[in-house]
Amino acid sequence: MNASRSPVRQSSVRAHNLALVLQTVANSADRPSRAAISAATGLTRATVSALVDDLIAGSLLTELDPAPRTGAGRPAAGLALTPDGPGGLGLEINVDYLGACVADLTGEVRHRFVTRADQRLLPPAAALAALRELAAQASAAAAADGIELAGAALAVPGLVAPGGLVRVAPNLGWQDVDVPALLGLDLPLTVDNEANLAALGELGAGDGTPTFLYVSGEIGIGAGIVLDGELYRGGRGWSGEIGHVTVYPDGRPCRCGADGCLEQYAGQEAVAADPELAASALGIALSAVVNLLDLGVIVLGGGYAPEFDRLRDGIDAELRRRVLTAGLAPVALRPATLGADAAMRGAAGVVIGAVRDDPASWLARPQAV
Amino acid sequence: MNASRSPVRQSSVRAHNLALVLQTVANSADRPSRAAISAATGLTRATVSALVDDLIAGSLLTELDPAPRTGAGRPAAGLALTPDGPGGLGLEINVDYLGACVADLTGEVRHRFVTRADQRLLPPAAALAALRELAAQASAAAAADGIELAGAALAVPGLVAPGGLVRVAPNLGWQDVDVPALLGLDLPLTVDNEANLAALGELGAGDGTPTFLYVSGEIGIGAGIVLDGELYRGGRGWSGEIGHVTVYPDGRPCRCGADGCLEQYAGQEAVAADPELAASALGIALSAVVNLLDLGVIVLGGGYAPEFDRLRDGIDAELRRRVLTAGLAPVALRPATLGADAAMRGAAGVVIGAVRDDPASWLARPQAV
DNA sequence: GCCAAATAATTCAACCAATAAACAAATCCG
DNA sequence: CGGATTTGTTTATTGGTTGAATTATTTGGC
Repeated sequence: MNASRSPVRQSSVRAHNLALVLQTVANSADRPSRAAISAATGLTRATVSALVDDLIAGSLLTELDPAPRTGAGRPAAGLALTPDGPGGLGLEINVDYLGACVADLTGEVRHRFVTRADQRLLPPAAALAALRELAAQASAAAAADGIELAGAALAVPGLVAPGGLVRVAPNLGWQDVDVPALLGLDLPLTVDNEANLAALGELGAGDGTPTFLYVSGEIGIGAGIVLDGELYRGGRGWSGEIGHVTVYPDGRPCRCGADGCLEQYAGQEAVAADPELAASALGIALSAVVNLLDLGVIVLGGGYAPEFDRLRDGIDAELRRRVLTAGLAPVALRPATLGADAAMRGAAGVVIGAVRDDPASWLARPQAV
Repeated sequence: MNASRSPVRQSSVRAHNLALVLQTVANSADRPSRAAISAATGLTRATVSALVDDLIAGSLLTELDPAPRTGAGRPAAGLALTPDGPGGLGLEINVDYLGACVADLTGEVRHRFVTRADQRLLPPAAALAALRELAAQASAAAAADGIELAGAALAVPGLVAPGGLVRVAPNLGWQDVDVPALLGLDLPLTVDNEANLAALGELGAGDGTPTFLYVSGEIGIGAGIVLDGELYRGGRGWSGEIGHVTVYPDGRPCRCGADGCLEQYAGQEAVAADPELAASALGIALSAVVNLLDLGVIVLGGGYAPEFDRLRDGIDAELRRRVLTAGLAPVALRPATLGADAAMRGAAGVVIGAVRDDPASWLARPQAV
């Protein structure tokens, strides 16, 4: 029992059950009927009917032709998420890349706008103005499709504090940038670390594994920790800084001030220069992660994905040697399935995920006339 | 919204609100009145009254003299957890130590039984038989106090699989021991890692910090990760194996088969032999933890607690140098407040914590005539 | 071609739990 | 002593789920 510190009233029951029904549809491979939902959730058919009516009226679900079925009986009405309901705006700002995309409730990316340009040459305000331009294009495209944007999320390669303040983004040269104010969108905006959002993108696109470590190897190295389908953000929101885990205590000096950080052995140039060293260093750092967090699946993304075959064996050797539980349960290594868009797609996914997790709030939103 | 995969009905509402009221009383420094609970939770006074009646009838709460108050108005009735309600049996088996204790609902340790003997000389069945003896003494003492035991929890220095199977306990020499079967208690039994339960013990005894890393330095080194008042058990239940985090990749061979594990530099003998080396190695490994999990508080327990003053500066130096966010938010080091009993007390705490988290299930338990 | 069986979805009375508002109880203060 | 004040309880109402009965729509047997 999760005794969170808020009272529960009947309306919370309805809110919970609305979410339960919506998620059941979302996680279902086929198009479930009301009866199937009833069986899957344990709610009665009467209740499911009432909830589904609300979700259809709020254009979160639609009735479709039923999934083919054999045998007698009245045919079911198939239910599915609407592509015409709310959508999410995913944004990304990176060293040489600016992007915006729109995903609909089903998770499909409907529009995608990307600009390649070196953001390090621009002051934050200018970079964010350019991003606002992309966001406006994406919003217009969404509106043309009849998609109402429920919010936006932005991926940045840096440390983000509550309220969307970017404390440090070393590779952009940013420090203490108030992103929501400078971006000035008229949508609720979430700002999060690039690796975190990429991990969530991978969660949505992957094979359903709910618990894994996503490692993103760009110029810096970041990681997103996904536990049971949810992102672990750490005590203060700055988890996953695997790039600065010490691999060789007296090794190469790092620009962070310490010596022997993983980033110096498995960053983009290091991988190109010496893949074997990179793999071994990565393996040592990943062993520490697994010993501490006991994650059974590690997904290599960003710049690591194309190098996967070159890195795999070296990493694996260290894992087998250094992970205490390696004999009891193996650790699986996988390349990421999404490419450069992972973080942007994850960002859009966060927005629609929020609607799917709490449809009641969305249905009760103050409606624009 | 936590859309867990189960339906919610009205009775769940009541269950949740019962827990909410009970926890409000438990977390309150004074003895709150019904009206104070109403104000704290947002439930109406009428609802709180009804819930409190149930909790009093089930002897989880008692009415006491009110906390002194000034001003007009009918005096309040103070509410507090009953010391005569359900209790928890905490058990511990360790290398040279066997223990059992009884904690009442308030968290107070009412009885404590300890045997010092080297368990490595005994086969698991014999050790567990001795523990059963202690458990029986503790149960008898609890019954004499009118405490009904809600369950038992056992701390073991090893890796525990679901169902209470101890896969490996290297320092006991155990492998694949079916503890619940061999122990044969007539209570629901939870088996968990010693460091995990010690971390929870520290959570209950400490200053209220809800998120921290507990490091237990015995012959082996274990850690418990506490996030927001809950234990993080990892993907498969084997988190916190900090003792086998690599500190020096080509360093001293460890009995686990790898080289340069923390345990070889900061285990009990190593601390005694070279405290500076131990502190530095510990600092390197803890930096990795903080970079990965962003924990702001680290509690040093077990054998580290008495050595705290000797270790502190060395650890701190590495943390300041190697933690990426050290400049943004400091990492606090603290000695544990509980001594050798931490795990046993944590175990008892787990049992009463379960009752406090879900009083409805306890109230609806099948009553022994 | 029609009727029985089967499955899907809806309707309706009953029930459970929280709410709001009125009421009763017990104290303080002028 | 009486009004103000705060606590706790009582009562009618509301919201939401349940369970049973009902309606709807198909397949398959005769």
